[in-house]
Amino acid sequence: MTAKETKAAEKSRDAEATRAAILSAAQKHFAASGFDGVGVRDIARDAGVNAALINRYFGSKEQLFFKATQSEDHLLRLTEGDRATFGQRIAERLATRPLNDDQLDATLVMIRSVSSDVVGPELCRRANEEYVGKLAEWLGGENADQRAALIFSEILGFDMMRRMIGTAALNDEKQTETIAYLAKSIQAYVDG
Amino acid sequence: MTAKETKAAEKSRDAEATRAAILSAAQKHFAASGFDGVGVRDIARDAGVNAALINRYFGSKEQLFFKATQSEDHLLRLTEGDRATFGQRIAERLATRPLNDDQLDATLVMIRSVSSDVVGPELCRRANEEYVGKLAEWLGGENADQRAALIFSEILGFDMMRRMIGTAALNDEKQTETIAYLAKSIQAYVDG
DNA sequence: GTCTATAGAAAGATAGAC
DNA sequence: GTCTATCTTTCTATAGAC
Repeated sequence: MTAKETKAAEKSRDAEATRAAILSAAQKHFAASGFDGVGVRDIARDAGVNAALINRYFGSKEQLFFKATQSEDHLLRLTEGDRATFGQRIAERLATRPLNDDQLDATLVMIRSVSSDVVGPELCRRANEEYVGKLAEWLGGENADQRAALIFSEILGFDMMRRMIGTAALNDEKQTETIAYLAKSIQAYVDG
Repeated sequence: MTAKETKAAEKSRDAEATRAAILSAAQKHFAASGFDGVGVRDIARDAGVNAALINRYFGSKEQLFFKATQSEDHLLRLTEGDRATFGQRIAERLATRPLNDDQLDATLVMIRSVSSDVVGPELCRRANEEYVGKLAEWLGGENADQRAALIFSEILGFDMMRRMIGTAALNDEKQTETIAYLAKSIQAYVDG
């Protein structure tokens, strides 16, 4: 880890490091608490910078949110592999994600901020256009839009049960069985 | 509709009617905006009563929340019918629920308030013990806890996509096909 | 580039008049 | 039984000193 990546680079008057520290802390807190559940003071404290700098660098809490949550690490990456094992790959990924939600995570961000009056509408637009739409395109065939929507339903629902509600059955020693069930269910939507 | 059920009974100094009006407005607002997303002033205004009466009658916003969200209208009622068509019944129910979320609804309440520091933990306990646990008991067989958790995943995920994210594919003319897909998927978990 | 100080709004809760 | 008035805290955002 370079010096620029530590907290706010030890108050070194490095604008780049300050921006990065704020973004990193924002990703963590927005994923963990949602847009309305965290204050700019919390983010600033965690980044080791002054709260006023958030508005100085990003304009507003809302603009920070959208900067912090635009990720390229999509689950859609998994569509690049073999079609016949898509269900298995995504189920493995979902069931083995770290429970500790202290990093950027599109699923957690979505679930925890979708109810916000401020950022909810844009998050919904993003989910429908950039996720469901693209998955439907990849799926093809009959009722592709419905099947894509149902696949995302399973993804969101599973993540919510496992990481937010903390259902024990999804985090015990029967992980292999759980993955098998989920994989089969998702693969059924892929196959049409 | 009796006089007692109108707003706050026209300021008629009827404690029973006032309580009922607050509870009704609270159910609507907590389902629509979540615990943190609504203020006691909003609820009081909608109930046609003074905001101070909420604490007078219920002690606190938190206590009002739990009074307002303890419902007996469980989805688990659907376990009373034929086991072989459980998936179909629940899929029909989920896909045809009113989009307008202005009434008590355990699913919306859960999704919208699970992230709250105040009521989230109790909601999670309730979900795991009163919902997943009981469904697992009804399911029986191998990996019943896992299968029950996965069924609730589908329920929560579907409701979130359809009513909160507003995915068009789940609300268009292809409702019959959507129900068929979802029913098959849930039934697979029931059958084990 | 970073800080203090503060404006301005909104929240939950309560005391006490009527 | 219901109301007004207010205490206290917390929030985003900004002006201006350093």
